[in-house]
Amino acid sequence: MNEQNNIPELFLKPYDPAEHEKNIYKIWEDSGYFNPDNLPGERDEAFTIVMPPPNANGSLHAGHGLVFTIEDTMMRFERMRGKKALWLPGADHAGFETQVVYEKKLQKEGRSRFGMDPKDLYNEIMDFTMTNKTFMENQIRELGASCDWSRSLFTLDDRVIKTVYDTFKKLEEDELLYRGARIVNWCPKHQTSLSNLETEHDERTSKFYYFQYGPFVIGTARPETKFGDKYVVMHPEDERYAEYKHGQEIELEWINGPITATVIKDEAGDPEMGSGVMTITPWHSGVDFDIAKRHDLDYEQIIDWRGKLLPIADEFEGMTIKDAREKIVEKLDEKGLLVKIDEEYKNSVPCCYKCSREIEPQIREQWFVKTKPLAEKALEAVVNKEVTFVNERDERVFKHWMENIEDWNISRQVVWGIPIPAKVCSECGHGQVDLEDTITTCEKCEGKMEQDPDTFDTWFSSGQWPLATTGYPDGDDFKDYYPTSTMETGKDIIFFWVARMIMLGLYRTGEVPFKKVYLHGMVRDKKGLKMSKSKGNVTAPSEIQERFGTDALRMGLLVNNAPGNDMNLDPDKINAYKKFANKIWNITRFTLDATSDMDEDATLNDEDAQNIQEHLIAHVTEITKQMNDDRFDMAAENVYHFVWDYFASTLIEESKPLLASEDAGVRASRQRLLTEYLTTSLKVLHPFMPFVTETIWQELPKEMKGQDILMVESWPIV
RNA sequence: GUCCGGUUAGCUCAGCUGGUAGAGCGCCACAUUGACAUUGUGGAGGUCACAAGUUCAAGUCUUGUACCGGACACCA
Repeated sequence: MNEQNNIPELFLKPYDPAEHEKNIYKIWEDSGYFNPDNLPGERDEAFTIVMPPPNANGSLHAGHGLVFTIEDTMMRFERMRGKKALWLPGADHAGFETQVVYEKKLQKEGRSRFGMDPKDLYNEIMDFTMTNKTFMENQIRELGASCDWSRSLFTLDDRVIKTVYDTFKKLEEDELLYRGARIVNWCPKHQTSLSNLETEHDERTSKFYYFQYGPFVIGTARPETKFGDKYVVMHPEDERYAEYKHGQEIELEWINGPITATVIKDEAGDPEMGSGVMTITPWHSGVDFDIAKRHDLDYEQIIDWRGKLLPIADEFEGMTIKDAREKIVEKLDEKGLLVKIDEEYKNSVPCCYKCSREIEPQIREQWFVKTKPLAEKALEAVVNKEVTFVNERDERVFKHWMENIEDWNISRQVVWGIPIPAKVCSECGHGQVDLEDTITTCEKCEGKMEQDPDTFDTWFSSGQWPLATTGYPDGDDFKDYYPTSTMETGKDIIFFWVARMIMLGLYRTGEVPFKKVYLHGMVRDKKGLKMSKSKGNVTAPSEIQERFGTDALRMGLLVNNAPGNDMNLDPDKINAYKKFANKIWNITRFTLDATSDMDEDATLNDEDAQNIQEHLIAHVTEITKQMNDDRFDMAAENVYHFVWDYFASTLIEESKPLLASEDAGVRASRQRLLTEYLTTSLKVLHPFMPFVTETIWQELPKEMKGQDILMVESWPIV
C-alpha cells in the first residue's frame, strides 16, 4: 500500500488494548447510554437484567469474568436491536461470607471478632466493604460492562432493608414465619447456625462402636453424645425386641453410673442398622429430635456452643468432643460395656462450607420461613412456563429441589448483616416481628421483650433483589421493568438465589421476577481443576486482560462454552482471540486504505449486490438466530469465522485485483462492498468485542456511520 | 440413598430438531515481508467409552454396561 493515503495513523501499528480500553469505556459512560432513558430513538420493548451483585469482599475472579461477559453481550445485542436496555448493577454485603473474610484478616492482625463490641466490628467491616466495593466496580468497568451505574444499589441500602423488613412482616401476618426451637446446623468455630445449603458433606471412614446398654446392644459413631441418652428406640415390628413394651423402664449401668432408660417404639428404628436398637440424643441430632418430638420426650444439651462437653459429662466436662471420644470408650471398656468396634464405618458428616469443621447439630431458637407454600407457587410458575430455563436439565434440578424443600432458617448469629427487626421474650422465648420498635412486653407471658441480636441470612435479602432494585412497590422501574427479562447467574446458586428470588418475587408481587433463567457453568483452570486460593491456580481476569486485552478474554470465555457447561480457561485460547482483535484492526486498515478515494456515489454492481445477500446477510441472519437461541458460544465462533475466513481470507483476497481494475465502476463497487462488510462486521462483532470495535468506529469517517457511538448503532438485521 | 451430567483429534472442548465429524492450541510440509510484531496454503491425527435396539440413515433417539464427575438428603 502506498504511503500517501490518509488512513488514521493509529492503524499503522498493531492493536494495543491497554492504549484504548479506558478511554473507550469513558466515552460510553459519559454518553449516558447505559441509562435506557437516554437511548436514541423510540424504544418500547424493555430488556432488563438484574446483575448478580458480586460480593464486595475481594477482587473479581474468572467466574465473574464470565458473568459480566455473557450479560454484557446480551445487553449490547438487545440495545443495538432497539430495546430499552437496562442492566441493574449492585454489590452484595454478603453477610457471613464477608464476615469470614474479615475474620481471617483480624486473625492475621492477631485480633478476634469475639470480645469486640459488635458495633465496632460492624463499622470496621463496613469500611472494609466500601473500599472493596469501589475497587470491584472499577474492575467491572474494565470488563466493559454496560450497566446503568446511576441505578446502582448496595444490599445494605435503606431501600433494600425496607423491602426485606416488609416481607418479614408480611410473612408473619400470613403465618409463614415462626420462631422455634429446632435443630440447626451449628458451626462451633464461626458461632452461627447455617442453612442446609451452607453445609457440605464429607465422606469419611470412622469407627463404629457397640456398647452394652442394659439388655441391649447399641451402636454409635458418636460415644461422646451418649451421656444423656435415657431413651432406647426400636422398631415396633422388630420381633427380637417384642418382649419390651413401649414406655417400659429399665435400670442399667451407664457411663457415669446407674440410670433409668425408657423403651420407645418408633418406626425410625431401622432393624437392618446395627443391632436394630439405638439410644437417642435429641439435642444434637435432627432425627432424634423428631423422634423425641413425636413422643414428647425430654431434651438435654450435652455439648456447648464451642463444641465442649457440659457438666452432664461429669469427669469429662470441658473436654472437646474429639478428645473425649476415646476416653469415654476407654471408660466403658473398663466397665465391661464395650462390645466391639467396627473400624471401617463409612459415613458422611456435615461440615461448615467455609471452615470444614464438623457441624454440631444444636437446638436453638431461630426464625424459620415455611417454604412449602412458597415453593408450590414457584413450582407452578415453572410448570406453566412463566419462568423458563435455557437448559432443560436445570429445570429438572430446580423442580426436584422445590418438591423436597424444608423450612428455611433465616437467623444468623453474625454481626455483618441486616438486623432482624424482632423482639424476643427473655422469659419464654416468644418472638414477635417489630418494625416500629415499640414492643416491650411479651404478649404471651408478660415477660420483658428484648431485641433479637441476630441478622438475616444474606440470601433472605438477596432473594428479594429484583424487588429492591426495581423499587417495588412504587418505583417507576418496577412498573417499567418488572418482571425482568433474563436472570443470568452461576448454576451453583440455583437454590441459594434463583429459587428464593422466584419464591419471594411471586410471594410479594404475584409475578415471577424474571422470565428466563440462563445458568452458566463454572470456570476452571486449564487442567479442569476448580480454582481456589489454596491451590494457587486462581486466574484473575485483570491478569488476562493485561496480557491479551479484554476483548480477547471475552471471546475466550464465550467460544466453545455451551450454556451451563463448565469450562476450562486456557491462556492459549485467549491468545488466539488477541490475534483476532489484531486481525480486525488490519482488516480496517486495509479497507480504509482501499476506499480512501471512494466516491460518495459509488454503488454496488449486480454481482456485488448478490454477494451481500449470499454472504453478508446470510451470515448475520444466522448469527442473529444463534443469539436469539441464547447460543452465544456458537454466535461468537460464527462471527469469528465469518470475519476471518470469509471477509479477510476470501473477500479481501479476491478484491485485490478488482481494486486495481481499469473499470472505474468495478472498482467503486468493490469499495462500496468492502465498506459495507467493514461496518456490518463491526456491528455484529460489537456485543462480543466491544473495545476494539468501538475504538475502530471512533476512527471511521463520518459518512460510514449512522451513530457516533457504535454501542447504539442498529443491529444490521431486525 | 435420590436426582443430574460427562465419556468425540495429542490437549481443552463444540457439534441445536438424526444425513458417515469441527474449533482453539499443539504437530508436519510448503509459500510469503504482502492489510497482518506474521499470515496463507496443504497435511498427519478420530471404528465419536462399550453393547444391543429403532431407522433407508445414529456422536445425534431408546435400553443396558463400564468408568469419571456434580448436586441434594440421610446415617445408630
